Order: sequence, then structure tokens, then C-alpha cells
Amino acid sequence: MAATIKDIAKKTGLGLATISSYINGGNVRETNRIKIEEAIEELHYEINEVARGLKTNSTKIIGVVIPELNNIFCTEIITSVEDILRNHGYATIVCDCRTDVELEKEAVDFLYRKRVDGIINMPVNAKGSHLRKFKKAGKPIVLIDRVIQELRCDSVVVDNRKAAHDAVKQFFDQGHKKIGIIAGPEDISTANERLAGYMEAWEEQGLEIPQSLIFRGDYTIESGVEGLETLVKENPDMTGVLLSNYEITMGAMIGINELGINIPDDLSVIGFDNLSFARACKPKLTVVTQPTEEIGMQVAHLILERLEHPVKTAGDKDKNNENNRDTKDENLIQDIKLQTKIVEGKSMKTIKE
Amino acid sequence: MAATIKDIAKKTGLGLATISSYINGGNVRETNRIKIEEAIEELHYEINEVARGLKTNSTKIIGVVIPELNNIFCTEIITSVEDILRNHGYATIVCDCRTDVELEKEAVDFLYRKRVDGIINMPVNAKGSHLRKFKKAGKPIVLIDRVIQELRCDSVVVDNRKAAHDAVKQFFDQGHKKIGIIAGPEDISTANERLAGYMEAWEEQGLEIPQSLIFRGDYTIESGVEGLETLVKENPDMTGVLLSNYEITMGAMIGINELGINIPDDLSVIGFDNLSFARACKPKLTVVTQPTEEIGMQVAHLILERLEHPVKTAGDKDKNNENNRDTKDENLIQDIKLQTKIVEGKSMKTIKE
DNA sequence: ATGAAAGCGCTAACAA
DNA sequence: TTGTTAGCGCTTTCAT
Repeated sequence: MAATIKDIAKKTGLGLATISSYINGGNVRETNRIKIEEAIEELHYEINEVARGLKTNSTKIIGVVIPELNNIFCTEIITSVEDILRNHGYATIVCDCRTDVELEKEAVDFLYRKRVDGIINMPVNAKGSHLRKFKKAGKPIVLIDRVIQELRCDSVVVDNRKAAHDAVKQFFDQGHKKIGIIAGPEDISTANERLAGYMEAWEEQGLEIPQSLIFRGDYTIESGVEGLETLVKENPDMTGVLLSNYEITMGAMIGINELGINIPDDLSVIGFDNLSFARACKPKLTVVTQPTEEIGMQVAHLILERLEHPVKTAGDKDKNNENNRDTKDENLIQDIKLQTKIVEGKSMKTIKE
Repeated sequence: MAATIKDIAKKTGLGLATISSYINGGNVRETNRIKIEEAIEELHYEINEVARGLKTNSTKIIGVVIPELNNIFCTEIITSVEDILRNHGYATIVCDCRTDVELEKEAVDFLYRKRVDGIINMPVNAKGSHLRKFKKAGKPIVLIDRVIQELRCDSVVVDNRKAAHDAVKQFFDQGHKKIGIIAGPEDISTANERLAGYMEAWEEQGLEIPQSLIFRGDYTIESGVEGLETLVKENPDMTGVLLSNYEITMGAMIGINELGINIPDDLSVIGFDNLSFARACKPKLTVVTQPTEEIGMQVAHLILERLEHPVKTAGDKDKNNENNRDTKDENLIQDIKLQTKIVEGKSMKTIKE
């Protein structure tokens, strides 16, 4: 069995509390310090975080629940989050829920039983009911990428509407008239926002959108392939298309390849995310990129902020100023919205009148 | 505060052990079952896994340490591992160590303090010294992708030598003579194995390898770009090149794009991993693919096997038969080696004599 | 600066 | 089947 502080105490002849205090940065007499260090060395003592967690009622673990681990947009964010949290003494348990509402709830419940100190979630369940337990426990929740109306908590999102709007506007500016979109699924807010941005750009032109130019995919590679094939078949006059996330972009490129379509001569394209992939495409793709690292940073800082200054919960007795608490609560909530940017490639053709 | 079994006991008038037993699948009288269920419901009781872990000395958590979270080869494997482990009641804490030996050690130590029940590691430190603590504690270790000579433990790897060999042989079979490789770094065994396979194929032809055809990258996109540029510049007569991992493949495609090289007319290419990316390339790439899902499955089953039937450790009294222990230990160790396969694209030209 | 003792929430003998 | 009790390894008063 692994050594415990009891063993250290026995070996050094000191008391339990002294060892514990030393381990936690307390002061001990120099001679004792040496004795303790020796004993730790000799017995290969390593602190037992499980026991500590039970006692202190804090595990120094943050749960992270995302739809897909196997998704570079998610992993880029997590990498950034994890880095910062680790530097602040927090570890993360990452749970991939396969874009499944049931699994997402299971993951959150699991994390609750593990008594994580807080949770970061890119939610699949748009109602947020799976997070209620955490909310009630007064543990911090930070949402990524998608907000939940019913659940007031911090969030970091991207200005998806503007992202899509700007991309489509670029098409119009370059003289395109028939611009399609391969959108994401209806139950994901980012997909709807991007579609809304697309529509907005059309409205600005005072034009009616032919429904055949809108394809609803599901943010997968396969749906990107299918979407491209469908759009091309049904709109022989389409000159440009917006691909609304990374998977769809990759799928559409596969479709374009397999149909032998030339970019940008036959079709102009604006993709999404992942600059490396854009550069590897022939010709290099113009893409909308999201600030994944920045998102991660903001998320990490938000949750750290909450962990250090928890919002008072309804359970706390703050009767002396009920009003104050309420307003404070609301005021503290932060919804951070970041901007995307367009990185120019050679997949956009200028159409002269 | 969250409810405990004590609260349940109080509310139901039953004893602690009864509640505990019920929670763990024991039998209780039907009337009591109902009472307990009601109390659980009412108090929103959720088991505290921290306390349970302390008591049972098992956390039902497996630590996973990988070089990069932001790497699709890793995430595909992890996704598969996690799925299986979860179905067996185990959670995973995934730690990305940024391909840094120091951070890797920190991650492993951290997981040790968290008292994870076992560890899965795609090692950066080829000596394996960071894992000694786990080994000594008798906790199962499973290595992915890379073996460590100094540390006898289960592993799941791919036949990298054969993978590269077969790819290069295909070049020779198609009439190529000047075949380059963008290899990985010297401190990663898979990189060396793939390079060895490359060399082996040359030897079979009875040919000497011009050193200028070998570029040592570091498995990053940037090194792929650089490698391609270098190889092309120094070997105007090179007709084919093997790209030895996904990042290098992507990087090389970027280089090829930016230099305006035509595939396969100017240069034939065989890439590595990620079929979707291969399809998105123009023309579709021929690639060596690794069975990531299968790797994950094997890893998960190996560690589950160990968790249920732990290997005797050095700590056990085996001084009476040192020899016996060794052989037993050795016999139990499993080194699983999986095969890759080549998926044909259109990036390979046949050169007629 | 150090030690004794209580207790975090749970499980596991053992008794009843 | 159910209850009592001890204790997992740690932190934390409260004395000394």
C-alpha cells in the first residue's frame, strides 16, 4: 500500500497535523523539515487527493462535456482551457457525449457524483435541464459556443450571425448572385445563427432567397458531401457556396473533388475553421476562422473567476439585503461574444457584370 | 450541502448500512425500498464517489496521457477507448502533455495523486521513468503506439515497419526509382520504425539510398511543409514521396499546393492516416491508414483485463522464487501489433520503363 | 511550532 | 434483512 501521512508521522516521530501543515505550505522547524522530506523521499509518499477531496469538499477537478472529442474545433478549445486550468491547480475530466442528449446527461451526472468543482459544457441539450443539479449545488457552469435561454450562466460564444453575414456579403460584393449554403442542423443554435446571417445578407440586397440554395446538413462530413451534390444538382446556376463548419467544409471539398468541379471557376467557396486544411486544399480556401484559443482562454478565466468568487446561491442567508443579492447575481453573469475573421484564399472568383 | 446516506437513513429511519447496501445492489424489504427511493428522490441524493473511492481504494477512473489532444489520431483512439471503459463503469481523465517530457511526468504524477486505477499512455518519454510509480503500485499500465524497452507492460502498437515498407514497395512496383520520405523525429519509435521500413524496401531492391531523399521532420504540419520544399529542391529527379504521419501529410499537401506541383504527374504521393482528408485532396490521396478504432478497443480490453486480474507486483512476497515471478510476469504481458492498410487514391503514377 | 482528536461520506465486517 | 461500529487518509479546530 501507498504511504500515508500517518507513516510519515510515525517515521519522523511528529504529529499528523504537523505533517499535514507542512505539506500544505505551513512552517515547521528546519530540523523537522529535513526529517519530513527524508521520510517522504524514503517512503515515496504522494498525497492522496481522494482523501483530501473528501475532507475539503473540493476536488480541484473541472468537468468538461463536449459533443465530440473527435472534433478539432472542440479539441483546440479544450487544449487551451486545460492549459490554463492546470496552471491554476485544476485538472479536467473530459467527457465526449457523441452529440447525444442522453449521454450528455449521463456525463453530467457522472461528473456530479465525482464532485467536480465546476463544469464547462458545449451543450447538446438546448434546454439545459441536464445542468440543473449543478446550478442548484451552486457550482459554476460555463457554456461554450451555445447559450441556453433557460439557464442563466456564463458563456463564451462567437458572433455566428455576423460571421456568416460577412462571408455572404463578400460573395455579393464579388458579383455573385446565386449563393448557396450548407447549413447545420436546426437544433444547434450556431447553425441557426449562421443561417440567419446568410439570410440577413440576402435581405440587405433586397433579394428573395430561392429555397433550393439552402441545404440543411448536420455538421458532419457526410452531410457536407451530400449537401454539395444536392446544391449543385438543383442549382446549375449557383456560383458560390458557404460551408458552415469544418466537417461540412471537408465534406464539400470531397464532393467537389469527386464531381470534378473546378474552384473557383465553376464554383466559388468560403469554408469554415481550420486554416491548415484550407491551405492544403487546391486552390487554397477562403475561410471563416474562429478564435479557438481565445475562446478557451475566456472560458478558463470565467470559471476560475467563479471558483474564487462564487455567486451567492439562493441557499445562502443574505436576508439583510435580498435586493442587492439579486441584482448582483444578474450583473455578474457574463456573456462573452467573440468575433471571427475571414482569411483569404483563392477559392473566390470575381464575377464581372 | 448535498444529501448523504446519513440523511437518507435519518429520513427513512433505517440504518446506514442498509442504505449503502441498497445503493450497491443489495436486497431490502420492499416497503423499505420504496421509502429509500422516496427519500433519495426528495433529497436529490447522489452518491459521493470521492468518499466511496477513499473507502474502497479504487476510483474507477483511468488516466490517459497523450502527447496532443489536438491530434486526430489520438482522439480517434481515445474516443474508442472511452466508450468501452464507460460501458464498464470506468471514467477517464485525459491529459494532454504537449509532447513535453516534463509535462508528461507532471500529468502522470497528478494522476497518481488522484489515485486513478490504471493508466493508458502514448509515451513521449521513451525511457518510461515517469511510469515507475504506477508500476511499483501494481496498477495497470497500457502503452499505445510506442513501446518502452525498459518497462514491461501491455501495449498496442501498429506494424509501422511493414506499413512503410509496403508503401515504398508500391512505389517501386509502379516503376519509381527516386522515392523520398518525410520521416518523424528520432526520439519517437514509430518514426524510426517507419523509416526502417522505408529503408528495408530500398534494400530489397538492392539499392543504396541517397541521403538527400530522407528528411527528418517532427510530425508537425510545419515540418511537413518544410520537408516537402527541401526534398523537392534537393532532388529534382524525385518522383515519389512517402509522408509518414497525418500532420506531415497535411503539411506536404500545403507545400505542394504552394509550389504548384502537380500530383501525380510531377510527383506521386502516399500519405498517412485520415481517410477523409485524403478524399478531400485533389487528386484523392493514396494513404496508409491505421485502425484507430481497433487500437482503442484493444487498449480498453487490455486494461479492463488487468483491472480484473492484476499482475503480481514486485512488492508481493516472491523472494522465494524470483525466477518464477519473472517468467510469470513476462508471460502475462501482451504486446498486440495491428496491421495498417493502404487505401488507393489517385496520387500514384505508374512510370513505364 | 506542534499534537490530540474529531469528522468528511462511504463501505464492510460483524452482530443481531 | 438490518443495525452498529470502525476506519479509509486527510484537514482542521483547539490546546499546548
